[in-house]
Amino acid sequence: MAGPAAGQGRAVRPPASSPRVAVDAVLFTISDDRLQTLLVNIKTGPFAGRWAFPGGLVELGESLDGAAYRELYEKTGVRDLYLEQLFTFGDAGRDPAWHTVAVAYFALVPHFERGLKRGDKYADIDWFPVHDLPQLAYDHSAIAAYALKRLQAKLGYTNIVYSLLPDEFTLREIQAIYEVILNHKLDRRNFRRKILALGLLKPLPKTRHGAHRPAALYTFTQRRPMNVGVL
Amino acid sequence: MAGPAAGQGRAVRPPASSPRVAVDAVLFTISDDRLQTLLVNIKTGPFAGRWAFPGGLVELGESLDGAAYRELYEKTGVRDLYLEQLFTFGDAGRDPAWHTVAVAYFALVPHFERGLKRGDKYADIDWFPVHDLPQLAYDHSAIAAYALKRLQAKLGYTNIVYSLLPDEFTLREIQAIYEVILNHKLDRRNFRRKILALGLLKPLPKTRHGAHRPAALYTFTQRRPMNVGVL
DNA sequence: GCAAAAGTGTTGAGATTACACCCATGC
DNA sequence: GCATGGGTGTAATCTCAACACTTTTGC
Repeated sequence: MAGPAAGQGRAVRPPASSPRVAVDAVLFTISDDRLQTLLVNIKTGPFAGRWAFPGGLVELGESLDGAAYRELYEKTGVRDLYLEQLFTFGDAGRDPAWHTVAVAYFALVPHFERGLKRGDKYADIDWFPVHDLPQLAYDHSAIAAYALKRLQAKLGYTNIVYSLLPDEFTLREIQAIYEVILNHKLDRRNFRRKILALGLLKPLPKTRHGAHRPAALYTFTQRRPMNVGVL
Repeated sequence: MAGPAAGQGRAVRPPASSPRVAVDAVLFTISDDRLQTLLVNIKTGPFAGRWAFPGGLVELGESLDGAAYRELYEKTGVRDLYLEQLFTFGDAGRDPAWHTVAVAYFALVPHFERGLKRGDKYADIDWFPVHDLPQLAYDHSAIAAYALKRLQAKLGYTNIVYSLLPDEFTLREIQAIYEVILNHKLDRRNFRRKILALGLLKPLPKTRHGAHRPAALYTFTQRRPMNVGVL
């Protein structure tokens, strides 16, 4: 990490003649039938005790994407995630300690159990349901709103759902993700037709058994971002 | 990567421990039936003589939008333009002088004659057709491509054309803008029906006279960004 | 056998596309 | 009066949403 105060509370830094640069990442996952995001609890500074998205200063020579990856890897240990630059927030007042331009990212991972490391930078780290977030530090509420909006929009014209799903899944499970994120019900039959028509799913010769008729399992033929008309 | 190399090129700034922040603005206009962008000619440093989008470092305490406005106002004298944050480019190598994170903007103005000020920062300033740009400095070719893509997409689902048009215009003139930017012909009659169905245009009791039958003049009822299904 | 979820098909409304035709003006 | 672009209408096609029915399992 660069400097003594990298990240935590965005504390004091020797005066410079220009704003500094940080990345903040909104990591989404689906868990417990809800859309959740990863938050860290700030240890020191004006926002001590408040929750915020994980982030930190960009080091000299480091790419923005690289910095976002690094931050998330340090916290979660996850390397394989969908990561996309969201928006850059740069108002002078957003960080009381020093004018900090934050390049916000949004990221997606399939749900995983445990593995969160709070490090010594933060007091705590945990998942929170998007529709029931605590009061956030900095302007992170605005970032949260923006990230959710982007996620909802991208579900409609890309195949990024794949990054929220395990290798094998049923059609019902994809649909559940759409419904949770978009926050409204979809017609089972129309959804099925649409998603299959894209040709991105391969049926597996297996089924998932539950309380009733077993459902066919599918897998993605390609796990890379593509623009397709889903909705 | 983090290290020396402060002195050379346009770096007029003492070594710091982190990247610096700049804004670059891609200003589009329609002129001579072509989509054009404003470029400045760089005076000194490793890219001396090359063309680039106008931009500059963000001052401490200044907002990003504010910095972009300021840059464009200094060059063009225009205050009323459509301005939107595009993407942030931050690879370490993009500026050989010092790691510089550039927040790129894209902006739209109706065509205006003259008023460009090169200031003493640049050797020259001029409009260039987007489909015939010179070799650009930094990673500005990537920025140009990204900006064009965004502009083309936004034409389809927003009303931002208004920012490229004067107060009064004919339907043919709007259509011409769409055709030039999207780079393909549209059906005159279908376009007409679609654009009128949006209810954003008000017919004026005037006509524009040319070589043939005069065309009705229209004006926008509202000149602010909105999401609407144009195409 | 029955409840519940999986899987398949159909139909009507509305949007989109591809046109043909008349109208008004300058020359 | 005629060439040229402006203005209006319409039929065929496609897409999308709403819905009914059959199938397969666990209990």
